[in-house]
Amino acid sequence: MTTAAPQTRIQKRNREVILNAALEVFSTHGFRGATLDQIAAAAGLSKPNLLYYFGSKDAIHIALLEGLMETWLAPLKEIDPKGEPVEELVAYVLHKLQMARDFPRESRLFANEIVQGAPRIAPQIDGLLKALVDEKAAEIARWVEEGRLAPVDPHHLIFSIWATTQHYADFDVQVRGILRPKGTEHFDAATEFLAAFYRRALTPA
Amino acid sequence: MTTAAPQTRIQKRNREVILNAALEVFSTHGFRGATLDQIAAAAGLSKPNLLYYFGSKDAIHIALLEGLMETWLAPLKEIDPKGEPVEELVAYVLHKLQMARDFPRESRLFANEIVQGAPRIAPQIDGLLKALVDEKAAEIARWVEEGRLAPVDPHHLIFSIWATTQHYADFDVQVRGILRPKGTEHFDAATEFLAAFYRRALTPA
DNA sequence: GAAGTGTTTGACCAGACGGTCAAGATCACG
DNA sequence: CGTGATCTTGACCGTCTGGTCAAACACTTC
Repeated sequence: MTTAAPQTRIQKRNREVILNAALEVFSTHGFRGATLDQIAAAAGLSKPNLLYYFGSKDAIHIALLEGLMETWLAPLKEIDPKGEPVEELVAYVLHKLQMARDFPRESRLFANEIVQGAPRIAPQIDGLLKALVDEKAAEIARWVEEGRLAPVDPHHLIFSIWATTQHYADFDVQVRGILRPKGTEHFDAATEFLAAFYRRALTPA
Repeated sequence: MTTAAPQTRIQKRNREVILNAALEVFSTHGFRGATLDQIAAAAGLSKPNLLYYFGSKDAIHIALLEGLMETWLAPLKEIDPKGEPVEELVAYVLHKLQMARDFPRESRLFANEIVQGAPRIAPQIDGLLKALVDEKAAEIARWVEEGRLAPVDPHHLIFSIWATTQHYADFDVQVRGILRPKGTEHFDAATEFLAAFYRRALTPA
């Protein structure tokens, strides 16, 4: 799959610079909308130099997605089946919301890819992602059976959490167009809203 | 703005055919990813013929977005400030979910546009959309004041409804990769989940 | 400081893409 | 059925874009 880790310090530095520039460009224009010239300019390198480090436009995109997938799913793994159900889930919601605020580019990169049918990461979704989600869904189902959580479909619960939190990154312009915040203050209101909302909906009767 | 309505029956038919084909192509590839050749092929017309009806690729895209915006927002207008708060909102959620199932292309078209910064419809968001949302948010706020709805931030409530419902259209491949439904059965579970979820979260204590 | 490896780039290419144009086909209507 | 307006298309154009290549440059090691 991925080629062996970069060896020289120059390689390491430039690969990082390129991936960062590519994240910026891909996330705002989509794969097809991004050009190598844009990425090269953002990275401060020449186009042929880009292609010296990554063989093709595709290779950059794939490297980005693969490198980010794990980071992106990490919070889900941290849900502790031994913890208090409602608080574990609310904490997960808030963690995801924080990521939407702090890493909107990463969120939009995935959004772009998935909206267009995930042509490049479908395998990862059907494999790694499905396995992890199914596992966590089973843990949540157990909580429901034990009566420690309001009765909910675990899969759809997870989808709703992804949707409500990533919305603030993916649909940022729309949210901003409506709320007109100066900076990221609206994330405070979102935090409060989502915490209260999920706590109400998940606390067993 | 838009040129006068089509006159001849051929014009009417072909404009419709083109917009339908363009919806298909733009929604799956994004603006930049779509080509006039693809749209022409999908419409069963030659490329120059496309450009006879719509002067440019941009014109097709804009015509689509403008034509769809109203349909897309219609359900929000139907929330009746004189109705029963919780049921009005739950009905809105289910209506939006139904649209995600029946018109996923329209949803993805907007998603594509907004994720990439809404370069072509920012004005509409800042104008028409903001006005309507603010109006409806005020009505919801009134319900909260009257104690007929659990205390929630109306704007963020609306965002959450958009997010949770459109998720099933925009992130369709991801949902399908995880749930592996044969057709659209999973929308039944989603309906049940969202109805119960919003009812629990919105019913005043 | 020579030699070999790793890095950078200007010039270039082939294909794709949005758009034009002039000529031909078809339609509406008196 | 003739004639003007509407509709359709093959051929073509300029630009953009992903990618190549050979030559130049830099860095490390002995």
